[in-house]
Amino acid sequence: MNFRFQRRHHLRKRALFRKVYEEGRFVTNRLLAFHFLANPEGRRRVGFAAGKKLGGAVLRNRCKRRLRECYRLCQDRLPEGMDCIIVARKAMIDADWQPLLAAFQDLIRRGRAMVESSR
RNA sequence: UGAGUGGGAAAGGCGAUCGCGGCCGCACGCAUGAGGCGGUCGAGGAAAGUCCGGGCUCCAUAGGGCAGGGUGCUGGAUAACGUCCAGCGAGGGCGACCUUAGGGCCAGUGCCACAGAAAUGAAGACCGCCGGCCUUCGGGCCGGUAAGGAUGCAACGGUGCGGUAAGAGCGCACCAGCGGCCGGGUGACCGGCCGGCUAGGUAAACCCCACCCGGAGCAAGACCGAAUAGGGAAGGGAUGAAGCGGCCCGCUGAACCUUCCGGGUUGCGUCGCUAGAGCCGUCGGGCAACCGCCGGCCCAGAUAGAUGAUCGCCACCGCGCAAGCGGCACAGGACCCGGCUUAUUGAUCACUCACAGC
RNA sequence: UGGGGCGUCGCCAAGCGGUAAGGCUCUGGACUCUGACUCCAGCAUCGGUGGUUCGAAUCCAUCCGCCCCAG
Repeated sequence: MNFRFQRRHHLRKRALFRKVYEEGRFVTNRLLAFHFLANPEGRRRVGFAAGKKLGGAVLRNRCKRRLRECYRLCQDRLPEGMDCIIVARKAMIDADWQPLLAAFQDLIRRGRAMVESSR
């Protein structure tokens, strides 16, 4: 199994982020929000967001690192050919690792279901 | 033991598995992005706030004047500073020690509300005090007086003695202030003597004086690639466009510039980008800040932005008989340095005061 | 990251060294049979903390919060 997460799979342009937020669909729970939109090239790109509401740079970077780790460990379960954005919500700052991972997998499952039912 | 003052450091450690960024090497591959293996390096004392000062880049090689802004006891340190060091003066504390934008209101101007007789001019008499005159015995008028009362943040030196009708630097002693001389110190200033006999406060009010400051900022600036068509109208231009962001001068100096209408593109691009007022150590100079010689070291360069997750052991703190459980601050480079300020953890050293014991 | 601006009552705001205007809202009262209108009254640690001054919303320093501009 491949646990790597390379730069070319990142979603990086501000315009792309906006496109996913405005045109894509999303699911949420208490810790996270998961936005997604079909990629025209059929590739998968992932972005992570942690707004200023969460706190200073240390906290925001830490949230993004933990989200990247979540994605790294279960990237094969995500729907293929989608641009995805994982947004950290305020409750995530105090969340432990196991509940965070569970919340992440929960969102993926629900997102997948939405994608498959719409096909 | 308790309370307190000041200083210099540190910022948990080791290991395992998966994973991330830069650089170097190797082999593979080459249509292109990339990928594989090994090595090595990989956030802070404040990286923060952006409050100052520089370097660097472009505009003149950064020039002159005005305007504007900053600093403000003295001497030194420094690339420079509003920083630092050593002092002076003035406040505060029993003390260790702390605080201090601290030049000039006899260059000029302004302000000092209310209260008060009067708020700066050698002006001014509300109550009182003293003298004279008058008196209807209640007091009235004239003059002297800033010692007392009253007002105020502040009232024309303060305290004491003498003096006087009552008083007053009117006289004397000490103190404060002013001026002069002498001595010490590089200087701020300190000490002593003499003199006249007294001149409000406010410059973080305008201002004056001394010194300093050209403007922008790495989204500076340079280059490559992709895209398209560089189109139309008006105005200005060697009688000087533009650089130049407040004005004038000066300099450079060209065929462009400004406004409106219409059209079009923008990359996992490259350089700047990290070897520096650099770090560590010995010695020397200096009270110190700091400087110098020699030797050694290379210590982040990302670009949605690299350090995480899980686990084990040992530190430290709290709870508990114990097994164990919980905790372990503030906080993340973005061109780089020197400061300041703010946030914050647990220790440590020196010193001071109080109480008790020897 | 760099540059610039603003904080005065619940809301909009004036004041820029000497007692914090005004409007809307709210509360109480008057008028009315009851409401509305009208009239009267009430409602402020001037973002926080220090400093300068006799005296600070105002001047100075520092911190906090919010907004705007440049990819």
